[in-house]
Amino acid sequence: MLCSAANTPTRFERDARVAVLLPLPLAGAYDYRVGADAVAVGDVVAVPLGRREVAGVVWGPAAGGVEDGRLRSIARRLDCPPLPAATCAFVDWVAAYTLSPPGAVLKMAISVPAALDPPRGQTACRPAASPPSIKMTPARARVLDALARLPPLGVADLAREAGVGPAVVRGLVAAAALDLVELPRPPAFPPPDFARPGPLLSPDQRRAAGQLAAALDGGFGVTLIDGVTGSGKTEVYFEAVAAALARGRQVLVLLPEIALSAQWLERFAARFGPLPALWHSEVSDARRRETWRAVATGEARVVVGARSALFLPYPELGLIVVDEEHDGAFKQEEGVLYHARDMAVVRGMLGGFPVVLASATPALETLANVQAGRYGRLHLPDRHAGAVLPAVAAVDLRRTPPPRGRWLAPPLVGAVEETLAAGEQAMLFLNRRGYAPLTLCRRCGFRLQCPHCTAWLVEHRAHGKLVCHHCGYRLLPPSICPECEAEDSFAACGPGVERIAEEATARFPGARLALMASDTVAGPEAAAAFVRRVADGEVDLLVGTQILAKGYHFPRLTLVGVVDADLGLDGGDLRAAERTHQLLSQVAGRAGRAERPGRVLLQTWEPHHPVIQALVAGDRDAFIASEAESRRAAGMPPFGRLAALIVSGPDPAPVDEACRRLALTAPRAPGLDVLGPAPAPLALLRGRHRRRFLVKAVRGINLQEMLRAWLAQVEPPHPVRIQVDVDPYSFV
DNA sequence: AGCACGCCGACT
DNA sequence: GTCGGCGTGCTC
Repeated sequence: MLCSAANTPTRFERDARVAVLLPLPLAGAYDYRVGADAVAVGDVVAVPLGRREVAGVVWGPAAGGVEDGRLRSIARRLDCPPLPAATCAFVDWVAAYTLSPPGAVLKMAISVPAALDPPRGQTACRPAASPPSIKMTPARARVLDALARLPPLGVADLAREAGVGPAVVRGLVAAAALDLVELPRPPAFPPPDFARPGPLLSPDQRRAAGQLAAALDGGFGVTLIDGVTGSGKTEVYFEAVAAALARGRQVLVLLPEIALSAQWLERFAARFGPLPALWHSEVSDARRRETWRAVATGEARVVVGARSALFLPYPELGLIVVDEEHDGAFKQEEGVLYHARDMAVVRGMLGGFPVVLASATPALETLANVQAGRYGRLHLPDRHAGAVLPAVAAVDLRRTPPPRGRWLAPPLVGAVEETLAAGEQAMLFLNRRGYAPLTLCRRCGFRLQCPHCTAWLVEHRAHGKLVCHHCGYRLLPPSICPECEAEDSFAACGPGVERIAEEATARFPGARLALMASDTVAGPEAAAAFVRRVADGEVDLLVGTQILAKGYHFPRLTLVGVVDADLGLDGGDLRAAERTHQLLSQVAGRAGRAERPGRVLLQTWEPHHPVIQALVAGDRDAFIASEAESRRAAGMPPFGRLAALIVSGPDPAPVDEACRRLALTAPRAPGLDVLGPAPAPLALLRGRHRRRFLVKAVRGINLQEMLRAWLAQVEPPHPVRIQVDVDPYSFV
């Protein structure tokens, strides 16, 4: 199923048999006969399928095995740039690695069907070359007069300019006094100006930028920019972006939660002038279509996007930057399960160009690759422009607990008061949306649970609803307990950010408070406005979830209080400690980014936990080393490989039956462990009962081949699904 | 993914 | 008696 293997033809004439990959979750490509249009590998074609017509991509010579009678002909070749060979190879690679149907991966690459047809250019009116004699009226004269002094305009625009109704213009067109011409579309993606002088870099930054730019000449290679928060990593990789652009290559920058990075875009515009092409879920359909095509034609030189931007059809891609490479948002958890950071490395390998990873808290996997010599590393140990890293201290909740029913301990309250009194900004961080994570009946102890998931309903006072954070189920708070029928007996248990905001409002009455969580800021504009208000000093006290941890620069913020530093440490997740360390480091990094030094207070019940100790000591490397050691001892990633099988269905019995059969046929080999089946951590999710197998393998075992052989033996009964997650990230 | 076919409940 | 619900299966 290779897109273009050596010695196989890549061009096919009429009546030849070719494989066409369709953007559907089918087992493989379908064979078709070449019609009137000759086609080449990578060409986008329309083919008949059943009683409809779908777009697909010519993938190579036909696999055979389909009798002539069933073979149908390609309807036509679409007027669309072909899918680049590297993109085709990438689709195959990702499909094989993730055990997904190749068509499901192709669907991500041709995700905008409308883009496969050429854009309809704007039609404009211009005076006829040989104007016929027509009945002249004052309105008609105004139109002709307007056109004499203006460039060709669309009907509506021309009518407005001439101060007449559109019917007048249409009448002139009908009378052949005006010609309709197709206007060439103005470039929607002006090229970034890479020749503009960049900002003044520190010696560290300059050295790192020079090394990155040099790496661009060496073909494929991966470099980690490992720099503390505020060290200016972005400016460093901007130099690599400029160098790649100067070489005539396209550049992709992957960001987590792109929609919320208005500050990043401002920095890009400051460095390069025009904005890059944006690719994320909030981009409108029309804009997606335009962008897909601009990438395919090479018009768009820089794309900034979320993980799905990896699959765009870049003909000249020459650099990928993965910023905040440690971020869990790079793992796609639905459909094709892939990790965008790892697949970016694969894309670089297939395209023969360098990949840059950047983070202040690199993933353990990435650091292990550096240690093994597979990745290079550029270190930025200091903050830019003389700013110093914040001082981190633990607040021991066992010794100085908050009063009953409150969540801010006296030391943190005092620190906030001092900060506000000094005219500086403070942030209270709690990674938990809503008002309270659990609601229970004071009389009988009944807990409000989601009917579709193994999860409590979270109270959101802002919307006056109880919400399931896994499936979105909503419930109006009941006034009568469904269990004991007590009236108004429900009590909120534990804090969410809304409750912290409530407490802070009462505690710091003079402070102008702002709450930020993914459900309180609706969309990118709201987020940008929020950030601007904070940066402009219109806010004294910020309260928010991890959305606040992401790369923002708030120069006046000098205190960060983490309300519950232990949150996320339990749960037995492989990455719990690593993730908590990363998140808290990132939040801590919001403090003291300008001339005033920052401080960070971590409220904890376990001040001696290695994660808390590492944060207080500022010793990331020691923490990573000990974390790596325990993973190595357990044979866990990155020292061993992991795959999860999630078996799910609406009824538990058939799910268990499928699990029994999987257990019976489970592969046995040295260096291979199959654990399970066990109820998945969310045993019920969106109305599906879930069981999980974990496959642990030493490096060197062909995990995919083994999984394929195993799954080939078990055909689950219909509503039951087996989902394979190679390199699972989250264990929920 | 669509779009059929197919087999059971409420209606003109 | 039909209209239509969505379970199941196929599409080169």
